[in-house]
Amino acid sequence: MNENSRDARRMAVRLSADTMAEIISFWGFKASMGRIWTLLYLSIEPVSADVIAEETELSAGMVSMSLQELMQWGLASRDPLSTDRKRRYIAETDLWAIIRRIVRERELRLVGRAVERFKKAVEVLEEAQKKHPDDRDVAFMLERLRGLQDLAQIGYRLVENLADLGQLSLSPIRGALSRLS
Amino acid sequence: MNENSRDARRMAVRLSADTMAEIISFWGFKASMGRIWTLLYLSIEPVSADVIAEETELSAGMVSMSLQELMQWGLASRDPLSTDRKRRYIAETDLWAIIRRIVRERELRLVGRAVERFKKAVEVLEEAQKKHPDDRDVAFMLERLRGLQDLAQIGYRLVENLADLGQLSLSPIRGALSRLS
DNA sequence: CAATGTTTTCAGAAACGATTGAAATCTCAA
DNA sequence: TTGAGATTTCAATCGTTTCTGAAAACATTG
Repeated sequence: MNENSRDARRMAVRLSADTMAEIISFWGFKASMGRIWTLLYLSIEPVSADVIAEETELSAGMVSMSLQELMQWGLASRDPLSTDRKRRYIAETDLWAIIRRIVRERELRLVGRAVERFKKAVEVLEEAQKKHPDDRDVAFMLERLRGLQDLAQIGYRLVENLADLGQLSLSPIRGALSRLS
Repeated sequence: MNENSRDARRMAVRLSADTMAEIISFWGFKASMGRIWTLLYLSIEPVSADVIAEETELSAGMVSMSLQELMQWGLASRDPLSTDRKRRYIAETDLWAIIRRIVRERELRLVGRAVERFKKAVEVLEEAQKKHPDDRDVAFMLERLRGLQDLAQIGYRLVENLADLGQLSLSPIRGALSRLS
């Protein structure tokens, strides 16, 4: 009968790509980036843009833009070997490195800005407290605000540690992640 | 001069509410929920819907819907004391409990579904491998797919542990969080 | 340096989620 | 029980983000 395995592979790619798309878009990336990365990750050979477009049912334009964004995040790269006219792409497989970079460049920035702004809000209120030392509303708000500030700082340190490979008993995870490539 | 502290408080609330809105919408909640929760959290007295609408510049409808969603997540509740015609609302302050609940009810579901679906994809391919035992593409894809499955499972356990108060040296964090209320 | 095929860019279309506004419903004090 | 105010609901609107399609730019080969 000699039918080949294409259909099963297509099915498996579609299932995983959709799953990955959901996870990745929860983390604020575009779903199409997740789909494309997954396709690359599951392909034994580098894949060209037109094949990506066909398999993911995205337009050539979207594929081009998504690939660039994936490459900017270090999640994919051009296959240096393919000397062909067509460019072919491969997925970055070191997931631990990926996670680390994303956490550092995005979450850390986000939380860092939050820390700054809570600090600013505290300052505003402290200023007001000088003028109105007995204002209960101000005192209460200041106390709560300091709480939020602490929380943001804890979050920052947590993310920072995660980014710098973590303290927090993450080594078994790292091991498992590195086994993935 | 006897001017009061309203302006400074408004300013501080706005700053913090915007900050919180940004963080919370990164986590997939609506920004307006973050604003409202922050206003409640920083107010010494329970706050009525019309005041919320005024301070946050949201419509009455949005305030109503957001409050319901906040209450569904246990992030706010009606003030049981106010016997007034107007209902007044207060913020849940036990941030650790909040985080735990959200992680358990949302992230755990999300990651759990991912685990299921990767498993399904692996099954599809294993089926194909029976028919085509020597297909290199299938073998390769299956290997990678198992990697993703492992990753999802690690993620699941991580989230699960976090939800059940964590193992992972989280106790200092918990302490700090509990000091916030 | 053409000719051909590939990739990028970008204006606008489509899809999606958040928000409004107003009608419907509910609540409670009189 | 009724009326006035408070709250909820939901269709329509608004704003954002994603995506397409086609033109422009680019690269490779003869």
